[in-house]
Order: sequence, then structure tokens, then C-alpha cells
Amino acid sequence: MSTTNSLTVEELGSAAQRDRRKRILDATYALASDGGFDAVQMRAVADQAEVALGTLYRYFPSKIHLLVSALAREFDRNEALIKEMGPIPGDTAAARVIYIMKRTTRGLQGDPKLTEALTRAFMFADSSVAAEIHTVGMSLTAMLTHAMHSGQPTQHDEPTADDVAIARVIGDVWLSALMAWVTGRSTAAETGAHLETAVGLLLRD
Amino acid sequence: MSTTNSLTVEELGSAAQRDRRKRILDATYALASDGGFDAVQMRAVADQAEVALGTLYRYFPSKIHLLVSALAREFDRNEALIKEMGPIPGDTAAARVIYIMKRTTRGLQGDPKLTEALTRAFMFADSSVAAEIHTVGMSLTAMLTHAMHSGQPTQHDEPTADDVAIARVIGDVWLSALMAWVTGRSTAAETGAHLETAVGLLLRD
DNA sequence: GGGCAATCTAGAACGTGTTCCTATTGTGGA
DNA sequence: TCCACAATAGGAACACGTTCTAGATTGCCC
Repeated sequence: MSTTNSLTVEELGSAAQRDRRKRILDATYALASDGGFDAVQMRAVADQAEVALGTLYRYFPSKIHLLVSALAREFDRNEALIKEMGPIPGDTAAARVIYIMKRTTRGLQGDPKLTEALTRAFMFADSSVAAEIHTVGMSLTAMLTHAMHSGQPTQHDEPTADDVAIARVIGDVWLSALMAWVTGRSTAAETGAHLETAVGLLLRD
Repeated sequence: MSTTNSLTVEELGSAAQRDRRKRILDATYALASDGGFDAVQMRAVADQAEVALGTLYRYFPSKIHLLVSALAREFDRNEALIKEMGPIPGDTAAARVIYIMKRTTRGLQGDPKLTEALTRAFMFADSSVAAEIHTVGMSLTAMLTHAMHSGQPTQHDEPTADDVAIARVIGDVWLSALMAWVTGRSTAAETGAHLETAVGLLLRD
């Protein structure tokens, strides 16, 4: 069922193809990191990845798919980093969640242009990007519920429905805050404070 | 200080100019309502408003400014409607907030294409649209704090910092939910449920 | 090794947002 | 009234996302 979705790693048979995909995402990163959303121009990505424009469109059917896929890869990596980090510091769920959010946010704020590009793409995505968006959403929710339970006796349990609901709300706030920061409507400090407030309101144990 | 912002009503001297501005926003509405974001094409807006393309760009420096300004006008009207409605039904702050949100959401969902156009523009906006975005954000926050206090003895008071923080979080969730609905990633029912959950978590009095 | 289907390259072409230019129209002050 | 001058009309031109076409290359099966 090859739909209008981006080609995932699994769907790519040959090593050459996986390498092409990697080169494309790497080029996307480099351009986004340099000049943000506007600098990620499809011709420029194709050039830098040493791939024809048509090939780029075969792998990622639009600029938005491309950027959201790049975001998904970033989230995957972040998730792996956190998992191998062991138990998350913090005595309460709120403290652990804030720790993780700040850590992730700081990482993003260290590369503002890249973050601007990825966030705007995520926000602008329409239903054709649903699959990629869903991937990112799941990563984020998983990261948050993991933080809530990390080091707790019940850690092995599945998160409850309530946990997931809270995680989703926090995710929403985080995205909005990121958005406000990316568009210059709030400072990094305000973003952090707003997040902390929200988590405090939601996770008072 | 004529910057790169949209021309507001106040900045427009003559009646003819105010009328042009109105015609432009009306055309934007009509096109958005018919075909959504993609149908709001600058040449089409200019044609329908009986205005030259250059004039359109003099009034609104980009498609995003145009759509966000349309959204701001819609919020203004909504705010006026709610104010003349008198006290908001509901015994608790949570109930009143949910009432208002559902009412507003229902209004938006009644015109999906228009909502899609306005929401996507809002989400895609960059820092050059900060002024217009800020207007919308203030409207939304004001509406929510108004709902929290409506009919209460302390109604005349300014909202507390906590109120504003909560209102902002609810606003964030609302935007995310709207976004998910607009992009076909969730149904109207899910949107409503998610909102209710969030409000319930935030306003347990 | 030869043939065939899929993939890739190179680049032209198209649509829409945005900019720019020139002629025309409207407007406020001498 | 007439003159500067800003605002508008009309439309060409440009940029970038996206699509399409024609030929070269690759990979696989016999």
C-alpha cells in the first residue's frame, strides 16, 4: 500500500536507497539549521543530498513531509538518549516531567533555526501528513508518561488513561509554547516558566 | 511607524479606504469559507474585492497577515456577542469555560473550510505577524477569564495571575485540538472530549 | 551475458505568493 | 483652480513548491 506517505526506512530495500534517504534528511538538517524553514528549499536539499529533484519527491512527497520526517527522526534519537540515561532525576512526577521537558527544550533552543523549521512544518501539516504526525505525537506522549513513572514501583505498568490525557495536555502546551518562542512572541525564559506553570497545575500529587 | 504590519482600521483615513479594507476581508471570508486555505489566492481576493493586487498587498503584507487579520475580526465579533449575552450559564468556573469553548468551537466547526484557513494561517505565522497574533491571543484569554468569573461576586475584579495562567493553558489546548480537528487527525467529538478533560484537570474547584 | 522493470538524473514547465514598474486617479494645500 | 504627491489600477516579472518528460542507470531474473 504505497500511499502518498514518506518512504520509511523499512520500505527501502537496498543500502543505496537507505543511504539516499539519510543523505536527504542530513541535508535537510543542515539547511534548516543554517537558515530555518525558508532555507529548506527543495532544489537546495536535492543538490546538497546529491539527488535529483524527482528522487527527493519520490522519497518525501512534499516539503512538509520532509521536515516532519526529520522531526520524527530527531524525536527517535532523543527518545533513545533518554532511555539509556537510566532513571530520571526528581522526586515527583511533576519534577521529572519538568526535567525532561526542560532538557528537550534546551536542546531545541540550542538550534533555533532548526527548531523553527521543524515546528512550523509540524504546525502547518495537513491530513496527508497524518501518519508522520502521529509518529511524533506518540514519541512525545511516551516520553512524558515514561518521565511520570520513571523509578516508581509501578514503572513497568502501562500508563493509565489519566496519565495519557495529562501527557497529551502537556504536549499541547509544549507545542504552543514552542510555537510562541519560535515566532519570537515569547522568550526562552517565558517558555520555560509557562511550561512549569502548566505542569504544576496538571500534576499536583 | 508604518512597519510591515497590516493596516488597522484606525490607520485608515478615508471612508473609501475603510471600505476597501472591509471588502478585502469580506472576500477573504467568502473564499476561505468556500475552499479553505488553498482557495484564498491573492489574485482571487483582489478580484473579488475589486482591488488591484498591489493594493491588497499594501493593506495586508502577506496572505498570512490577511488571514490572521480575518481571524482577529472574527474573534472581536465573537467577543462582542458573548459580552451582550449576559451572565454565562454554569455553576462552576469549569462548567462556564466549557460552555463558552463548546459554543465557540461549534461555531467554528459549522464552517470547516473557513476554520481550516484561519487556523492554518495562525499556526503558520512567523514573527512578522506577531502583532496580529498577539491580538488574537488576548481576545482568547479575555474570553476565558471572563467565563471563569462571569456572574461571580468578584466579577468586577481583574483576573489573577493564576487565572491568566490557566486561561493560557486552556487556550493552548484549544488551539492544538482545533489543529488536530482541522487537519483531520481527530473528530469533532474527540476534540470536545479532549477539551473537557483538560478543563476538568485544570479547574477543579 | 541479455532483457526488462524499476529507479534515478537532468531539466523544462506550471501555479501561486510576492515584488516591481508605469500610467491613472484621487486628495489636500497654495 | 491648479499643483504636487500619495494611493490605486493593471499587469509583467520573479521565486519556489510541485509536476512532468525523456533518457540513462541499476538491479534482478532467466
